[in-house]
Formats: sequence, structure tokens, C-alpha cells
Amino acid sequence: LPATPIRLTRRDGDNAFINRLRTFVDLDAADRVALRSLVEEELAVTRRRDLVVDGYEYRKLGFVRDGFAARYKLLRNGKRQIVGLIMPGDVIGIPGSFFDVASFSVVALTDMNIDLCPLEQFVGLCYRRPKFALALGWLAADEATQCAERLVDIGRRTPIERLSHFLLETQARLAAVGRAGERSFDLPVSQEVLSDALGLSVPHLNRMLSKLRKDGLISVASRHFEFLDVRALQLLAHYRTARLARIPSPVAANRRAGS
Amino acid sequence: LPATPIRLTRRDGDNAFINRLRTFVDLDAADRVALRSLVEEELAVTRRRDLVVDGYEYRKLGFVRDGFAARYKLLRNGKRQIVGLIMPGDVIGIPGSFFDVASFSVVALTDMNIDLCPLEQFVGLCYRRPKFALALGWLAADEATQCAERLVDIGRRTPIERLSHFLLETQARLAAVGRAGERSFDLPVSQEVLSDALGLSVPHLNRMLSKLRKDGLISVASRHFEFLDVRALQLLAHYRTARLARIPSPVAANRRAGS
DNA sequence: CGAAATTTTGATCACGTTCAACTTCAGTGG
DNA sequence: CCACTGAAGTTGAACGTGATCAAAATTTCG
Repeated sequence: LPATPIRLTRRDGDNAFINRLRTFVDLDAADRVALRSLVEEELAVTRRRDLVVDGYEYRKLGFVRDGFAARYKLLRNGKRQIVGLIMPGDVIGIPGSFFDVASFSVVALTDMNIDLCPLEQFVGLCYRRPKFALALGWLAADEATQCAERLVDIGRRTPIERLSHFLLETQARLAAVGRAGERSFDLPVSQEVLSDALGLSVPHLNRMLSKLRKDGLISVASRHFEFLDVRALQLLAHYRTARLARIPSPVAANRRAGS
Repeated sequence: LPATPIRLTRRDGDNAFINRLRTFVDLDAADRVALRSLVEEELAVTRRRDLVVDGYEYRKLGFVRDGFAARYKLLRNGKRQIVGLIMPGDVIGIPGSFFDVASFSVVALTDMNIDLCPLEQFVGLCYRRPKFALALGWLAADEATQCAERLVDIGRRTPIERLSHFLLETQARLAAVGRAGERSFDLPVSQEVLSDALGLSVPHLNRMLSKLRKDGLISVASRHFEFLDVRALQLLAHYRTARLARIPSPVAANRRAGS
């Protein structure tokens, strides 16, 4: 395939998913064109809309342009555990689309814009351009690591530590796709959502937020968060950033390999 | 590459990793040869050996033939959270090898046999045979889902539910690679390991095990577990199996896609 | 403006941790 | 063969944390 020069549309500079991919893989113009051609539908959904339903087949990838969603499981006793916040640059359908039926539901927490593409189409592209198959693996690995980190949060960190850790991680994820400042970000979701994500009760989450405020570590106003003492927060949370390695290029990867 | 007919070695029928791959992708003889040729070293390690260390670069894939390991994080306060048991058929280095430095440590819980391969070599193979890149994505997605399931366990299930869920899931994973019976399996790890995996204290885990025994749901003797009432266990645990979908073949995936 | 959702505060209590002691078992050397 | 050792499993008592329930205060939205 010739790498013909392509004029970018005005939205390209702000495509969160492309921004995210670029942190670990090189994309030339032809790659971007191929990606764009996969988009079957640009979906605009409203808050509370179910996007994936636990127990049903789902065979799409949804590249989130804007808005927030939650991947969760509902138990018989009415309790809900959110296993991940989905934000701009994330892909709905990882990992649900890889299973016979999805094990988790996804619901929009805000209005959203999503580029939808059938999984089968994406896989087709993967056979033609293996780089995208590797990118898929990288994204899934990222997802697994975030999930594992939250497992540590919930299993072994105290509520205040886990809240701090969550806030730091969220800022980092948003910053990576250009949706957060150095020490602040908007997270337009209710405390009920946060408590379900952190495995806490709403009142207790609220108390921990108050405590972080009282101790001068953060300020919160109408779902806008600001870090007042990043260092102290990181210490409290045992926080360390995890950066994806870049995908080895074909030439590097094949250098010492037999054909 | 010609798909020359190849004689299988005697170990192939029992290669846990190949067994696992086959559940979601077709492998021909040439694929298996290619896989085998990647193996740089057949590593035999002893119990307690560190395989991956949190904070250090790791760039290998380790296909587990035999034995058990744990992926975990150690906190400053001395607490440990195990984020996943690694068993035959699993790959050490997912997802640690995809990051600048690993975020989690891996330690052998028993003596193990591992086929080691540099990640770069595997990626080289992925460019030549995209099927393997997709398989990598599938494996990472599987990992992410298991992790999410455990997140639900720890966040919202009661200790007895989460223990039941863990036992059912473990049996299923072992059975998938031919290392478990219909209703029984060996899990040669201490209760301390189980408690660190489930986010419980050792005494409480022990009590929950006792309760499952007393209620006639399981029997345990010298680390051999047996389900006496699978139905009741599943009900208690809210258990449902999750099966990976098969990877679409190139022809299916490209049918409706432009080249 | 009224209704609903969300955030905040308070009081009580159950659950699971912690700490400690004791038992059981496997392995080792006298 | 048994005493000794250390690791693992089991049991008990006391405490503290975070859930639960309830209600008030505040904000958002129809």
C-alpha cells in the first residue's frame, strides 16, 4: 500500500483514540485512512443509555471520542461493581467483544460520541496490517493492568489510599488524551459512580473526599477536581505511573528472527 | 511458507499453551512449528523464585508448561495483593512485558517448567503471521476479564461468595488445559496465597473454607479440592462461565472489507 | 417553582482484621 | 525410630473500620 500523503480533517488533531495509539505505535497517513474507513457509524448516545449488556453477544469496537461510560457487573443482591471507567480514547468492546457473550455491561455516564466499527472488520484490517493486531493486544494489556491496579486498590489499600490512587490514575489517563490539565480535570460523574468503582459505600466515599479536602490535598467543586499537593497524594496512594512500551517495528522485530 | 507436514513430538498433546490457543484459533502444523522455533530456552525454576520484579524491565513471554505462579504487588505496609494465579497454559509477561517497566512481580509458587521467548521475537512472528498478534490480543483480553471478575469478587461479593467463585473459576481454568477433573483439582498453594489472592486475612479465609466444608459444598485434603455440590456452589458464587469467541479467519474477516 | 437527584452529616452495629495461642504435619538429624 | 524444627493450618477473643440506615442540606433539572 502506497503511503500517499493525506490531508487531515479538522477533527484529527483531537481524536482521542489516535492520540492514545500514538503513544505506543507509529501511524502513517495510510494507517489513519485505513482506521477511519472502518468507522461504520458515528454514534451519539445520551446519558444512561446501555451500550453493552451482560450476557448478550457484542461484536463491535466503539472508539470513544467524547464522554464517559462505566463497565460494570450487577449482582443479584442489587450491588454494582464498576470494573472500569471508560473515557475518551478508550475502546468499548475490549474485552467484551472477544467473548461468546459479554461478561459485563457498559452504560453511558454522560452524553457520548462514539465511532463504531464491527469487530470483524477490524480483524480484517489486522490481517492486512498486523500492526493493528498488535495495537489491539497492547490496548488489552493496558486494560488488564489498569484492572489489576484497581484490584490492589480494593483488596489491600485503605479507602483513602484507594481514592487518592484512583484520582491520580484518572488524571493521568485524561491527560494522555489531552482532556486534563497538569493538576486538574473534570470528572462529570456522581459520587455513587465513584463509590461503585472503588467498592465503598456512598457515605464513606463522601467522608474520604471530605478528608482529602480538609487535609488540603485536593479541592472539588461541581465535579471538577484539583490537586493541591500532588506529592503528598502520590505518597499517600503509593502511586507510580505505568507507561506502555512502544510496539517493536517489523524491522527491529525481525532482525534476529528467521523468516 | 509451505505448510509441510510435520511429525509431532510426544509432548505436543500435553502442551498446555497449545491446548489453550486451540480453544479460540486454528493452528496448522506450520503454526506449531513456528511457535516452537521461538522457544529460546526451556526454563526449570524452583519454588519461591522471582520471575518478574515490579519496577524492572521485562521483555519476555514465558509459556507455562507446568507449575503455578502468582502475579502480585507488594505495598509499603507489607501487605500483598495477588492479582492473578498463573497456571499451565498461561503466559508470564502478559501484561508486564508490554510496559516500560513491569508494574507487578511474579513469583513461582511451585516448581515450574516454562518455555521462554523474547517478546521481540514473538512480535516478529506476529508481523509474519498476524494470527498470532490477534491471539496475543485474545489472551490479554482473557486476562483482563479474569481480573475484572476478581474485582467484582473483592469489591462486592462476600468472603464466602468470593471464595466459591474463585474455586469454580480455578477448576474451569485448569480443566481447559486438561489439568483438572470434572469436579476436582489440585491447587498446591498455601492458604496464605489464597488469602492474598482474595483480599482476606488468613484466619478468615480458613473460616470460610471450614464453612464450605461444614455445609457440604466442598472437601479439601492436602490441597486437593473437590466439589460436593457444584450447583449450590455456583448459586452461592453467582457463577457463570465466560468463553472466548473464536478469532475470525482471514477469509471471514475480509469478506465484506475493502482491501 | 416544585420535584428529583445528589451530597453531606449522624448514630448504630456487624463483619472481618488483628493478635495470639495451639495443633498438625513434613522434613531432618540425632 | 523418635525428638526437634519450622511451616502451615486451625481456633478464639477483642477491637476497629466501614456498612447500613436515616435524615437533612444542597443542587440540578423539568
